Amino acid sequence: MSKKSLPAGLEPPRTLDGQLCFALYSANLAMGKLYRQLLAKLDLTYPQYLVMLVLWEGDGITVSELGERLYLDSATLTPLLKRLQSAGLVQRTRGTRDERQVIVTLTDEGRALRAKAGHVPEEVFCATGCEVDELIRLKRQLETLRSSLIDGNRN
Amino acid sequence: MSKKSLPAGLEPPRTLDGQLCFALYSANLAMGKLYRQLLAKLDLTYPQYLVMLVLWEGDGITVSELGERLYLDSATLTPLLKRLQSAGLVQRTRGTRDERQVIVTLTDEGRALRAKAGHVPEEVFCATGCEVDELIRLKRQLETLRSSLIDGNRN
DNA sequence: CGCAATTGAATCGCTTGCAATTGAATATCG
DNA sequence: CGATATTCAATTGCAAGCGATTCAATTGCG
Repeated sequence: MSKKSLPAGLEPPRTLDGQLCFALYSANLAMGKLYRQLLAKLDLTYPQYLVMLVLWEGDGITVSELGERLYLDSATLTPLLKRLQSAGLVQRTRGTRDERQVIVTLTDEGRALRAKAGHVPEEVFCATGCEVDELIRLKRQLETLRSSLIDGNRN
Repeated sequence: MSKKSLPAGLEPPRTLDGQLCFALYSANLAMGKLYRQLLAKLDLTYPQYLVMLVLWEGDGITVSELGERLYLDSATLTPLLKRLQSAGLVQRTRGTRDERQVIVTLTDEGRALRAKAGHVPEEVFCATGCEVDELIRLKRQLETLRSSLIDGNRN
């Protein structure tokens, strides 16, 4: 539990534009708007797309497991999964071994959507206007930041 | 309008963990949770805190100007500002020169809150566990990314 | 001037995101 | 075995966030 402090004489910024967090917040909003356009053809929202990404990697997992991957809990996932089910993309079935669990499975339609979504990552990459190396570095930094924030929160 | 393409042989990642966007999304969620704790004492949400930051820099601005600073529109800001008004932190008055505009002003209570919020940036800095240089670089990269995404979207 | 186009804010409907609670199934421990 | 604790998902209530629309005020143009 490292307790960091500011280098002497250095003030953390008190203005909007000085804050990392606002850059993070507003970049995320901008990313959300881009995805909204790209995913409109697929009738998916960005969080729904994330769920599909996880399921395409391997379905038949529980709501909890989905939540661990996405850092979301059942209050967010349950309604979202119901919407994906209404759209005919996933199936939700109670587990047989443990009846508390709900197993999420792809339908044929859900599996088929994968092909249609194949072009999305490249379109996003183009919109970033960044070099691959830069994006990889940025990704790693954000993952490190995420870890620190989650650990620190778990005081 | 530079049309970028991938270096030959390099595929954009199709898995969740490979994607920058998810790192951005999940880091932003983690940041939101941290702020929720820090701001609970002040009875502010993070977007409300952002609005207050802008107003502390200089109040008496319109809803549109607030939106330009924060990349938000009136559909988000109007209800948020009404809540800040209910909390006694801001005042909303129709402009005299142009009756379409709504001018947002701090109340004495709103101005007083600034002192209570003074420790927030340092607490956030500590929670990041990062060096100052690193945060500054990260901030700049996110701002560049934000610009590209917004420009690209405005096609 | 007078009317169409534009602009600023508000409103509506929908989807997140989360703290807090609930209810049911399972695990644990005496 | 049986009571208690824990765990999983669902539910509730609230605050964003945004596309689309609406309404009034203003601008612009003939």
